[in-house]
Amino acid sequence: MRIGELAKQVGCDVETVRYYEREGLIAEPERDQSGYRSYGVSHLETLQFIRHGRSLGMKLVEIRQLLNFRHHPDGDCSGVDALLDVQLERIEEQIAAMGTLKEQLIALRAECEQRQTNRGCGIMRSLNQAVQIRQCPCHRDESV
Amino acid sequence: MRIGELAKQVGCDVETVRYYEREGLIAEPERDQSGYRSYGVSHLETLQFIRHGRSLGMKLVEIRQLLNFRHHPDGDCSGVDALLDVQLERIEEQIAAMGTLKEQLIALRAECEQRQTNRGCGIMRSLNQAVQIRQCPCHRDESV
DNA sequence: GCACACCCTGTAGTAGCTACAGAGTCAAGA
DNA sequence: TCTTGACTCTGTAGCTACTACAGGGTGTGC
Repeated sequence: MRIGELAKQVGCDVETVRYYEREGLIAEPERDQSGYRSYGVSHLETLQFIRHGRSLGMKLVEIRQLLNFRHHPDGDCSGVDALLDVQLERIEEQIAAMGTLKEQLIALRAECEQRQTNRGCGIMRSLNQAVQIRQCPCHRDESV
Repeated sequence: MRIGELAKQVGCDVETVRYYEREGLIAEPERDQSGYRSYGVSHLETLQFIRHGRSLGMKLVEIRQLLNFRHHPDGDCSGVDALLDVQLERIEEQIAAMGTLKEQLIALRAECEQRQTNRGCGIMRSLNQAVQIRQCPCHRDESV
């Protein structure tokens, strides 16, 4: 199959497929007599693997590691498990950080309830201050 | 004050200050006789404003808008309020998306409980499948 | 006079694509 | 047979918000 068909099957862009090839994530395919890339099932599978990982928020370096494990099917899968654990840890950290950010934004938003000029707006006044723990409304509750 | 002092006061890198200048976020400062940038209080305040916004997850385009509002102190601050509301909306969306991702990762992680080869590992087997709603364990509960 | 910290400009790199330009190829219809 | 449109090719530049040099000049304290 040609690159357009492949991209369609996995639901990504043609350019993305070529990008993965350049990055060495998928093997260089054969070319037909016109110089067009010609893909087989194994390419499709690898590409699905990559896109599946990406859909779970994995980075390409991590997917590269997983592909490495995949090339050693008889190896112990503890590396895979560890990689997943790292993903989970990271996403939990991100969720926590975002939660903090949300609280900060809510506190800041509350500084301007009624219509004001930009000069008088509590949000603008707060932003004009340095980020200081326990000083500006959005960073008031932050721990030191 | 010189760039090093300025950067220290707001807690960012010297290169970042120069970057903001290139981007037009802070005004070009005067130069002393050696060609060194010479900053005043207004530069410090603008930089604090920018860093404060960044610490709240705002993008530079958004901060640019806020700086614009700041240049019109007598204007109505509804634009500021709206911008904050967009921030909040965005972060709530992100938190929700991350929550989904976390559930997916947990489901995937559960596919491999005991030690296996890479070939037999439930995680690897799932990743080999296409991302299919209600088909792979991590995307089983996703809505269509 | 020297060492060392600071400053300058300009350029390249990061992540993961996306979006062209400019050219070639293929298949179907008039 | 000619043309049209969809596809493919390579190579390069752009996106975000910095960060990290290289290679050079300047300022200060001892």
